[in-house]
Amino acid sequence: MGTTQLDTVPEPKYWHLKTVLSEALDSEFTVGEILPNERDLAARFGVARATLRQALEQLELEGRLQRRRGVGTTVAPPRMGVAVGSEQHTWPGAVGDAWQPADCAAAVPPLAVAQALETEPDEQVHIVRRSRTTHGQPVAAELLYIPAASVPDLSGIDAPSGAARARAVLRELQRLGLESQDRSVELGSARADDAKELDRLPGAPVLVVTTRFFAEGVAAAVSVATYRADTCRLTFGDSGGLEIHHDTAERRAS
Amino acid sequence: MGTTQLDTVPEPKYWHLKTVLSEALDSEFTVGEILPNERDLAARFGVARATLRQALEQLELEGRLQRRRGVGTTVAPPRMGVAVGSEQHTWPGAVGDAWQPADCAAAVPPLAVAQALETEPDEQVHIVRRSRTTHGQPVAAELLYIPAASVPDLSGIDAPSGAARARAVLRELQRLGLESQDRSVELGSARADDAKELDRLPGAPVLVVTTRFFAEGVAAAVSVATYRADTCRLTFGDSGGLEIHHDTAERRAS
DNA sequence: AAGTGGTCTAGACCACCGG
DNA sequence: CGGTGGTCTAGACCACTTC
Repeated sequence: MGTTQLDTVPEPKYWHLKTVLSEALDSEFTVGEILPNERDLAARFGVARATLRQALEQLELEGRLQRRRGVGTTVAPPRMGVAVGSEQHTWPGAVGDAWQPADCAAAVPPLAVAQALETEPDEQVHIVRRSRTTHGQPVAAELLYIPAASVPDLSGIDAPSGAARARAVLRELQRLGLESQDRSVELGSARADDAKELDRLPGAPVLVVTTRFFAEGVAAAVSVATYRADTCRLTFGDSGGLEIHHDTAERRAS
Repeated sequence: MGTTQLDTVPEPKYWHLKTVLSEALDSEFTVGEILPNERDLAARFGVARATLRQALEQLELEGRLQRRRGVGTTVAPPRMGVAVGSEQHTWPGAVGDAWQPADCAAAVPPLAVAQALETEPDEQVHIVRRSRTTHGQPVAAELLYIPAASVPDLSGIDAPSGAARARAVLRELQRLGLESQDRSVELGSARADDAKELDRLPGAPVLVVTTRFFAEGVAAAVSVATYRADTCRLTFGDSGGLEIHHDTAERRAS
């Protein structure tokens, strides 16, 4: 702490640019409107395109802009609240804004997942792929890891993979009666496959929500869900409300 | 989604670089070790420095690296789990890995906060600044907005601001008996003041945790806490465990 | 084909940290 | 002071979408 230098740090150009653009977005643009292209914008502000892009990147990270290759840059709507609380997660496939099973396969999970499940490092588990959409937009892709021991009664299911089997596994899992759960959230970057599903480029920022479900005291499943960080605000607890944006607005001193 | 083209997309250089570096970090480096400088690394891989930097940026975003101007790039330890569950949040200042009140002032909050608190847009509230450290590292900076109505009995406190007043306000708030809470998590970028407190550059990625506390059915306080996204994994619920990294490791097909 | 954003280059200078 | 990462430039080409 100590050195609270009130230095007149030359504010980086891209930082200043971001501020100017942010204010312009508030006052002169409407949601969905397309901005001038990067070359024009850079010229207008008298900076190199790379510098302009640095500002746009930040604004996109904050959910203010949306850029699509070959199309253009548009003003993004406010982030949508996505419920991650226990309610929405009481699977079955359910209705409304919920998860949609896409696929199922048997494979050896990543080491970290195996540890969380307390399975052998080389033990195969069921892996259910699910996706989640809100208001028609893809918001999350999930990998659900389920030890074979959790769903022993998979007879009568002939499909070795596919959505049908995914639903069957989920049905069995639900029958267990899941009790409690562990959850953590961290920043990550989209893998190639997730990126495709989220309609983003690989490396796009995502919020990785890792959940561990317990039944009868033992880990019954682990979910690794990656949410689009640019468009999503994860909400916990009961009400899905709370409309606060962490904007640049400063409090005025009294 | 329809066109699942198994295209042989020419993988971007920086993406491939990131993969190579990531594997090298796993096998040939230890936590805390310093990497060669960017110019050398770029030369070694035969790319421009900007390209190399793009890869490093991603790795830093994923918490694998830590870069500090004037010092160098070091291998980061695994992200630390930071409990955001209800337990740690039962203020008082408490002990151990908790919040430390730093300051208090009266000011008009941002509009969004005023709405969440259901106060008048131009009504002053108490703003308590707190910071949180874990293992000696600063991990979060918080602004706690408390309507005057929530803490009516602030007599006997002569300090108009400062840590002493902050503690007094917190003490009063705690006396209310907070019941429930709303919480949301989203990605943001550090404001200049937060960045200084978190020992990062402005614009650094942060996880913004917004919590609304209720007492007797009405909003009693709103907390906006910004956590370092590079070093923190937010944990919810009871146990603070769960050691899963959303790594690039792919599941092997059965 | 035209226009968009995404990647990449080879330089330059600046701000910061350490000895 | 020398070495580090951070910023910035002016170009080039590529991948994608749309018409």
